[in-house]
Amino acid sequence: MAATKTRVKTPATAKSGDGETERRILDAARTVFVRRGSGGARMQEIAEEAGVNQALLHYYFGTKDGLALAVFRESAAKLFPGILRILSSDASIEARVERVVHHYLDTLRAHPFLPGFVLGEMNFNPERMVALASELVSAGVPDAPRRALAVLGRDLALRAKRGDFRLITAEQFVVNLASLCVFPFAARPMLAHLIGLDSADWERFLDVRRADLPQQILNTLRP
Amino acid sequence: MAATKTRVKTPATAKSGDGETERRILDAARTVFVRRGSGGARMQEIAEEAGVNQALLHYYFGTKDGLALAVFRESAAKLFPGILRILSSDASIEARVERVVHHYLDTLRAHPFLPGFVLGEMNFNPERMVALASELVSAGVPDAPRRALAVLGRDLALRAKRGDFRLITAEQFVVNLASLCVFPFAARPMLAHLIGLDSADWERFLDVRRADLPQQILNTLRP
DNA sequence: GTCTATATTGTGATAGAC
DNA sequence: GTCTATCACAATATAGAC
Repeated sequence: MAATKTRVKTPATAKSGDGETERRILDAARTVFVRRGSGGARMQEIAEEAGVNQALLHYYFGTKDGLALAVFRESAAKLFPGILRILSSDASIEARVERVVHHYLDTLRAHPFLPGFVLGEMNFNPERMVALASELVSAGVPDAPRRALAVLGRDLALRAKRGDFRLITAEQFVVNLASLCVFPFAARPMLAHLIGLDSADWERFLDVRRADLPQQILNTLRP
Repeated sequence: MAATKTRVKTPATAKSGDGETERRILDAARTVFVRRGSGGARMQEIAEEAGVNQALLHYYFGTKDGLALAVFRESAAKLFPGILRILSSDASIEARVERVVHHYLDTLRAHPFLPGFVLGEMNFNPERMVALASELVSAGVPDAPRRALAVLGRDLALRAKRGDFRLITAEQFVVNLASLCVFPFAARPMLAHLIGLDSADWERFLDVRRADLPQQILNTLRP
């Protein structure tokens, strides 16, 4: 333990007053939770990462689980609402697919470890998913997922009737979309190790993917 | 704590002698690790699940980490070697794709929580991935992943030159394949919650997927 | 091989000074 | 708001009887 600890303890001017300390703690918590999972994370490590004392974490967030929940909500808020908005927009299917791919890949490139963390949390702490639901409604539309699926399903069926597309349910299609965009990030440690990608290779891999995936996904729909 | 405990403590004939107790412990460990992640799992819970004393876990596996490693190796062995063999076989691309999809979906239907566990472990305990490598070589071919990619890449390039397929790297294609097969299982808790699938819905979802995915994936390749 | 203690940390959480 | 000190117990691990 005791990672290299090259942290810069903020200007030494304590007594923040504004919500700055809380923010720093939340950021540190995200870093540590994402790295170790909420089961493997240690309050002490988060405190060090934030440059504050461990007692302060409890002052702001009560319990470890409260902190974990806050981090999870923030993470989920980064992943879901944008996609749902795009999927239920009134652009053409073709445009929606391209926008989803670009939005996902750009967001995840900026936060590459989110998928692993969120998937891990949902598998190992399924009770945390109730937070997800409330996160989605507070982000705007209530019952957004079902609504987005309905819109998409209607549009897909319409285009299928016209002979443009092969028939596919909205559920299968959305899962395909999410799979192709998200899985590579969740599996990155494995991929990097198995097919030997260093981080430059990885960036190139993502560039290619961003360019090619939209058309490949649309091909999926061809009759 | 204290799960309902409807376990059947093996015929009361203790002093197994053969490797039966070790097997029971390993199975129990898999159950608990897969459910909680190796960070959230407790030795006590594993012992209860196996119907033995906690000290016995240490007798057989030394430390918690040793036990976790054993479980991870066994899990990885279920996921990887089969796919690699199919991918580097000399069947047509079309046949290989269908066989991979069916093999993956059938295997994962039998072990639906493996992907979440393996992905979680690799994200939160990356050091465990060295075990993966040695697991793969001991499973047969050394450097199997790179070898399979090379074979596949050659075949894809050949068919592209003939005009059958659009050009795609083996890396991108394998990631597409794995994404579409594995991600739905890793994301099942989320999907079930977000789009409201009960377990009957889920089984139907998988049936449709098993039937449609091969052609959709091949479409991906169309020029 | 399997068990019952028990040792020994580790770790979340609180009290209370400043 | 932030810290130091400490509590209470959870959890891994070991000793040693049977």
